[in-house]
Amino acid sequence: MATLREVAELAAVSVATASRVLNGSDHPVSRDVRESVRTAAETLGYTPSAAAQALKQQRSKIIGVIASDILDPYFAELTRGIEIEAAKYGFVTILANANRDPEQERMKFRVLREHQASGIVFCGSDIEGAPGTAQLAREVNLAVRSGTKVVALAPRGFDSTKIIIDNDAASYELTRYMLSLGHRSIAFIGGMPGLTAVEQRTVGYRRAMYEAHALPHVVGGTGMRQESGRDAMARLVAAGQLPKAIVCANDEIAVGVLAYLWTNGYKTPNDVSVAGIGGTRGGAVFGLTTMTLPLVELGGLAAGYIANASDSPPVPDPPRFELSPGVTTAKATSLTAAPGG
Amino acid sequence: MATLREVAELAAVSVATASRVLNGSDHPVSRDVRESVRTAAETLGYTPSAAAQALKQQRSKIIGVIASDILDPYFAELTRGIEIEAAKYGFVTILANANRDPEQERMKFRVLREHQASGIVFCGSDIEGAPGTAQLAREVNLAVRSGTKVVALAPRGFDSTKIIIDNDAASYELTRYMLSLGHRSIAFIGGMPGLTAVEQRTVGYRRAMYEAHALPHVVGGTGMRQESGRDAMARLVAAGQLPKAIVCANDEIAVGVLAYLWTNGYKTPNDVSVAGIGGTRGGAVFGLTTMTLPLVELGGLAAGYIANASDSPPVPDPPRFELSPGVTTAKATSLTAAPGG
DNA sequence: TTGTACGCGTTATCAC
DNA sequence: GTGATAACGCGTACAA
Repeated sequence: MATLREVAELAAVSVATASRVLNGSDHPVSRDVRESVRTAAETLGYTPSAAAQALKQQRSKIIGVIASDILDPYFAELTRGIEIEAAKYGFVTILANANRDPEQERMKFRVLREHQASGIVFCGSDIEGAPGTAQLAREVNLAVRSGTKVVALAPRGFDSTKIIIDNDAASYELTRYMLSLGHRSIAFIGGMPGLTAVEQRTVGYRRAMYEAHALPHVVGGTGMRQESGRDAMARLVAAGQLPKAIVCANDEIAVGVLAYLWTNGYKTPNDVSVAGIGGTRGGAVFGLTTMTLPLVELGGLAAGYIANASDSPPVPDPPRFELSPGVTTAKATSLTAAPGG
Repeated sequence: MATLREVAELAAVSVATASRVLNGSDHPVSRDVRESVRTAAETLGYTPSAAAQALKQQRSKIIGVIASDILDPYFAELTRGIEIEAAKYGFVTILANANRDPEQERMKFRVLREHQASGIVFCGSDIEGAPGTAQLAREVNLAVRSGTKVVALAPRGFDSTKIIIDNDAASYELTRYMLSLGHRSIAFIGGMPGLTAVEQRTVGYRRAMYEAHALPHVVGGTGMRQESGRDAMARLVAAGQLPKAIVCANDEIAVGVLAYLWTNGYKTPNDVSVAGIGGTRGGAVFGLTTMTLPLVELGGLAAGYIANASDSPPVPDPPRFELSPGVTTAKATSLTAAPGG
């Protein structure tokens, strides 16, 4: 690893001059000196030390990302959005998996701070009641007050900048869509208990059902993964409660539901209509009806806020979502008409 | 951000003593001094500066990860394995997406080096013939010679440490399995042209088919994603070439194949048997038959090698893969028997 | 057992 | 236009 000093020696100039040439300083340097420093750096394969720069400037070009589950496309998209935007500013992202555990989040948060991350992004939402949540909140609040930029891309109980979609409304509108198709028997598969984002989506579903005078049926789950959806369906069927339509808390669950249905001889959308929330790549190939969330943009906004030195207000208007009708949902009448006619 | 100096002042000791207490130095420090330093650090919310530490020790606790596509579960698993193992050593992973572009890989590699990463892991394989591959190789070789630890988790043309599975053998054995089920009409959907890993898997498939005196049919694709599998199937069917069994270059493609089949009225495994390679979470919920690769372990090995100061030989015996029979494959006879009997 | 002092690679402030 | 030089926060000889 060649250092600036070595470059300067080779170019027969001072480190100051070398520094001025090699980083975009506006300090004037003569053409020929500029050139010789450049070639010296080139021949030595000079690479600036980010550590030294960070130490000097009290600010590293690092964005910390705390994801709940990198295997979940939802977080993968978010992470990708952050990374792409960060790269535009010469920033780099440190990725930390927290496995939906507040205690792990706290540890990772601490490590990220040690690395002088310019900002830290929490991708997942709170888990209400989980041990360690309060402790985490206290620590984050402390960090925020001491100047660390913290962004939450999901509902969180601490005092960070928040860039979040309206989970309630997204779920509400999706349920309304199902209702507009003529369905009345619509179940909601809710995934992980305690997840704030899920709670909000449940509320939206309930409200839509209530307004339509339809009976809500919320199926508690054990997770946000594909298996969770499959297992929930298995239980539903075992209990003889197969609904005509299903709204899932996320796309992964929805894919699991589809997997169960298809491998058990059911047809979509003829037998059951299925929809998810997220609009991730996982559901796309199946033509899953879903509420598409601007995940990449969300991540990009967070990264942009952190990378820009501006301490100014970061939040633009609330990110919009959009219904993406697929082939897994259909009008309720299309089925009842068939046997009748 | 409290500094060591501030902690030392509050505890009324020298920075040297404070340092000795706060990092696990084996230098002897008296009990009470130890205690006062600890409490001082606690009250000040002291966080060591990773930048300063890295600068001082010429070695940061950072592992750089260059992934081809973080949205692909294959790389997500790898990344996760790296992160988990790295965390055990107090290391952190900087994630960089390269979008399967050698030019981007080179840029990211450079940035990772600037951050004094202790090691850099390439998750994806080479793309033969892509512009920039040679340039990347040269740069990596230079870095390796200058001491940077570089690990490739897939076949690569540069001189790095390599921890890779035998793609040829994995594909060969999977194809043998298909043959053992009585299939003769087995197609291979190959995904991305030029990807070395895919080439090797193609070779394994061809060898197994050749040995069985069966006619190989390799379908070139346009990518490694689910859509790629779906599109390849569409083309196959449009050409009236629907095979009885399909080996896919990875699980994602296989899921896409399943999606096509199911949404077009075909049954698996009755009409077509489908298998993938990878054993990622994406195929699990569908009961996809696949060659399970130890992706998390692979990542862990890379991280362990880098995190351990040992410059010694890192490579254990070649990582094994394992056939995971699912419900998407069945004996060829079970179908031909039905109409005949 | 504790303290002093130097240097890691860089940027920035001054003087020339 | 250019060059010394002082920090940034930390670890660690070396001294005491």
